[in-house]
Amino acid sequence: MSATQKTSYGDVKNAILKRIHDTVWAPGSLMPGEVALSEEFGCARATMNRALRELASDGVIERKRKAGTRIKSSPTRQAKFVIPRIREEIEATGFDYRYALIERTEETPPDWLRARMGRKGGDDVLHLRCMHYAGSRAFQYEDRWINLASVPKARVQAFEDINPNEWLIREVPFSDAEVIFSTVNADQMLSEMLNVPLGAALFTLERITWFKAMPLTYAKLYFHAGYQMTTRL
Amino acid sequence: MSATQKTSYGDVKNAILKRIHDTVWAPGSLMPGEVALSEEFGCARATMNRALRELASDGVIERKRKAGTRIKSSPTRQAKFVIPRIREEIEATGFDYRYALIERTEETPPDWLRARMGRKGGDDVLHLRCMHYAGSRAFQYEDRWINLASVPKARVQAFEDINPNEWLIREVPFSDAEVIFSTVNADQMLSEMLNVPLGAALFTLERITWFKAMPLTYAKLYFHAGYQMTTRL
DNA sequence: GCAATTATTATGTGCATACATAATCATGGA
DNA sequence: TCCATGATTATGTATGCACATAATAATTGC
Repeated sequence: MSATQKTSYGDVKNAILKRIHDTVWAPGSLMPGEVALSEEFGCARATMNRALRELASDGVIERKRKAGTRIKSSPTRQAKFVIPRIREEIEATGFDYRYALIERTEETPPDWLRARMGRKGGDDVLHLRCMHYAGSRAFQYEDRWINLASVPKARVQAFEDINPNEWLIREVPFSDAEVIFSTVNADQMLSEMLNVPLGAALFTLERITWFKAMPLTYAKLYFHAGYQMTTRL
Repeated sequence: MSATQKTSYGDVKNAILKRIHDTVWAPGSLMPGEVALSEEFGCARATMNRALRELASDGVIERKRKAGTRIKSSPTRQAKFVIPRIREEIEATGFDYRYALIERTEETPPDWLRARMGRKGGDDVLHLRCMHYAGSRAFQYEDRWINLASVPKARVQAFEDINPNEWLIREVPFSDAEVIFSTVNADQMLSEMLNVPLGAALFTLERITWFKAMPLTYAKLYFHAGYQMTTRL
């Protein structure tokens, strides 16, 4: 049997990417229409349409009715970061993942937390402090608050054998989440927990999760010194 | 005229998202096949296919031939960060953007840079040090190296009135880029440049850019203290 | 000459059909 | 019992056709 019977939308995508790459079509310039291209490549317009549609959603080209399709001059600088679950992230490096609960208390939420979670009421929250280790090395310190009004099941969960994130993912569906990356200098507690010098620059990730406008949980994660996030565009 | 004549793939997507949201189909469970769904929703299989295909690429569901389509139990936590150009980022906050070149030298690349850019040759590089201000406040310090072998035009560019990034975007097409986020404690130079205490935790962004395996430029950006990146999933 | 209207055109979407492909399931023989 | 083989089936892709929609170009009326 012959290798490729028909021109697939994937082939078309690659061919077009190559042309852009080779500046056969200059950035910002208009490229031929769907009909012309489908004739040239020997495929149906639907096939060409799919190829171009995907290229557009990849941010490589820009399409407008009647106006036509043009090569993007400055591609959308959109970095996609995968935020892996910590167990997978650690085990992927070959280390054993270990989790330890440090403290578990029920509290009335402090003002800053109420502000962060956008909630008026004085609902009780479950406050968890925990550590995540990669082998014998401290990897991450986690400060976690869970809204007991929206996640009552958490009240009877010890969180000694399962980390809050894994438990929440399994038990509670969420609809929206906000993620904030920032940095902080290690204070006394963090420096002891993460075994880093006092004042070391640490990566932090805050995450607030809702289900239909109902705040579920707020987490602030402090990574070990030297942690970095990488991505390609 | 009636509002919606036919069920569009967008309507189907929303309806299905709602079902997942309302846990009509539990996470991890199998949902009906394309044919059944298209009958239920009153559309062609092609339409249903497109809806499901897009939901899959959004990371909401997982599809496998013969095995069927199932709701992802742990949705791909993919955060998309837009990396805006600094001028736009600053002007969006209402401040004036100001750029200043500190130093411009031609050098032979240090070893670490050669390693980073994955290049053997002893090609000369243009080394630029510059500052970006938001109004009167220091916003970002930039350490930039440009490979003169691949970007010879940079040799005759003063970079006094235009910042390296804007110039490069306009003049040089690129194919790939790698982005690394990390943190660093402010040293003497950074503390003076960014007007922050010595040792302050700073956000840094490194970026390496290629055109067809040919390294173009390496940049390390140091943000002012308190800088943070936010996104929603 | 200028503004409002109409024609044209490129992309956007929907549909029915056909065949391809990858997993799974059922079957039969050693 | 177990493994190889083929049947089954859900998704994947290609195609031709029709009509919708938005934006531009051409035309008309004043």
